[in-house]
Amino acid sequence: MEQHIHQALLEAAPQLFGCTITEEHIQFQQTRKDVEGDLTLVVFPFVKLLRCSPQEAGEKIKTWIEAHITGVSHCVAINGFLNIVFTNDYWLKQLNQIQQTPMYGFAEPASKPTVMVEYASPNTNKPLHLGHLRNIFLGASVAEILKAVGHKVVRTQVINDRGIHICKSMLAWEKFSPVNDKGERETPVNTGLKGDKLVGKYYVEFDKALQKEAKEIIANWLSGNFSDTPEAIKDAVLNFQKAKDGKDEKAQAAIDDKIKELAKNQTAILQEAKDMLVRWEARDPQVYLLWTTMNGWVYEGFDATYSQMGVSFDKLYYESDTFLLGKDQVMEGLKRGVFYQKSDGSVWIDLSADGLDEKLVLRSDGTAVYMTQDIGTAIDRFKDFPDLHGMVYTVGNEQDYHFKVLFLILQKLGYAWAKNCFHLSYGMVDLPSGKMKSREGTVVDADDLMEEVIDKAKTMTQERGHLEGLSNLEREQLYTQIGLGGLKYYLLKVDPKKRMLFNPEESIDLTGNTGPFLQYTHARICTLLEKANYASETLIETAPLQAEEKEIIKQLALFESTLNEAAKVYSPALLANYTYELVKLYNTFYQSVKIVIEPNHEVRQLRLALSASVKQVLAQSLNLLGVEAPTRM
RNA sequence: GGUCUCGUAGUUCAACGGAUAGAAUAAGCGUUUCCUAAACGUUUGAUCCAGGUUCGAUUCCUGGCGAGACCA
Repeated sequence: MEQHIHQALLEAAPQLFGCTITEEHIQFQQTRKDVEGDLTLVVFPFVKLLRCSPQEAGEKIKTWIEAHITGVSHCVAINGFLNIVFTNDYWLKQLNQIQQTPMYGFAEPASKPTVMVEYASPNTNKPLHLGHLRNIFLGASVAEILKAVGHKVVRTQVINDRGIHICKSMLAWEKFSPVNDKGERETPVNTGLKGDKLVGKYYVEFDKALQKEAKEIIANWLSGNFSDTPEAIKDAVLNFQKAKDGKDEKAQAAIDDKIKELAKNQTAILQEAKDMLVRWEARDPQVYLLWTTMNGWVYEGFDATYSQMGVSFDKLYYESDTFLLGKDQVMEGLKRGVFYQKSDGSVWIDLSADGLDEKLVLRSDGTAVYMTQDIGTAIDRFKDFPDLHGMVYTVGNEQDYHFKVLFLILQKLGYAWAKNCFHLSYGMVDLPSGKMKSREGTVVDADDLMEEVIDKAKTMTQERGHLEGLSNLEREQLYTQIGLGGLKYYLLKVDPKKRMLFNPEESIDLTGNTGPFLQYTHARICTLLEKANYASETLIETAPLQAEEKEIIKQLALFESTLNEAAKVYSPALLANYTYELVKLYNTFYQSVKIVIEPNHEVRQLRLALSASVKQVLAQSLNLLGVEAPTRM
């Protein structure tokens, strides 16, 4: 309808205004709730054109629309806005249409190009935490949304499975794991620990041992004992010590940190880890076996977590396979003059013309940096999937600069698809106590959190739910649906770009703007329709329509444009807010009228059709958010 | 030091440059002979500061103040 009026106005402009108008003149918006109208045309843009008051301009357009647009009942011009009211017939037709379209609002599957969505880039020595949950729920939801608007989607994750940090947990396990009476060190099987948790534990063990040794070294240094310390380090330490004189507390602490860094580098245990990395890179069989074994434990653990989260992937990338990629492309780009080489042999790109800095893409010793790897990986993916059109990287906003540079480099290397790469940047999740810090033990573990929300859902559901007739298994599933639904909705309803606060208390609330609130409404409609034995049939188009009923149809009609907008800006939050609005309207309606027990057949049929349509759209959008829609609760 | 992001009720979040800045929560009051009260209705409360652009600014620009991130 909006399109229709838009087009009609463009065509009629010469006759109506005496001149042609452009797209920009025609601005539609949703009518405010407290005034009459179904669609609002902003009149201000026409005022200059017509050289008259906003009120006069409004009246003029009003007369024209009322006379020429079918489906419009009448218009009201106030304060520079023209509120257009559609006929009841129009809205009933809309409802009929929604009801008869099974995947209403969705585009034809695979009608748009393939897009790869990357989310979750876990590190194999740290169990998943709250930050990962936001990342993964966000990426998974965006993937679903892109599918819904017609894209083919490849969901992927990159696993950070190599490097010095992996060697740390491997080494700590070899050194510190107790041996049981069967002569085995700790494994997930003999400890009952989840694989990722076990490995994470040894990563922490390594750090403890490192700190301890560093402390001893510093103590030696402070007492003037510099045996075993290289001269250069000794000088550096002494210089730092001198620099502390006369500085304030904060500056002194910063210097102490630098000394600590030096001490850590002198520890035997870190040296051992570095040696192990060298052996790993040389494919030492013993180290390789340990690496594959421990990574295997971690993957089992991650799989369990993903399964609980209800997410999956189509393709996995391992850094151990891709960390050597990109060097060739850099050398190639160097030949073509995209990059330049400094006298020490390192390779750089100068992006100052684009408002950015100079950026290192290959070290002087020929080793790769993250950027090198990401260049290579991106190119590699387009080789893996020849019909790939674009990529979405779901990565935290601390990498904003990195991705800006990456996309620019890919563009300069001549890859046309670079413009279809998007960094889905999301804000950090803070806790009421501040930032999550692993060192201070304030990290919220993903498994623990999910267990907690499911537990809470269980308690609450047992208290007030309608569980009769459900098997134990069905009940457990329901608790999971509610708990996780609440958690997902809580994390997704906020604009992804924004930093958000996670309050453990609120995430499992059941009232207000929450997942369970939406689920509850869905469940209630399900039983309602069941009781009514509802079968959809074409509605009579002249039935009376109450204000509450019309509001719901209006909101239903907005689903498609909301979905498209959510896909365009990669924001599940838009969909979440839309759905919440729909549910609120429906609940108001539900409380104020009779539905199943309505005696008038025509009215009853209309209200049931309305309920069925709300249920359908509600279930669809919950699904897009990764939230399940229980049929009772 | 340079670059980027963000500042909205007590709190957590909304608002293509548009009308009287919306919700939720917390607190009070009210609604079950009737379809699930995890619901509904109702009362109280906010745009960091100073300029500028505009018919109109929470939104855009400049300068402060405050929070965070990245780069050396």
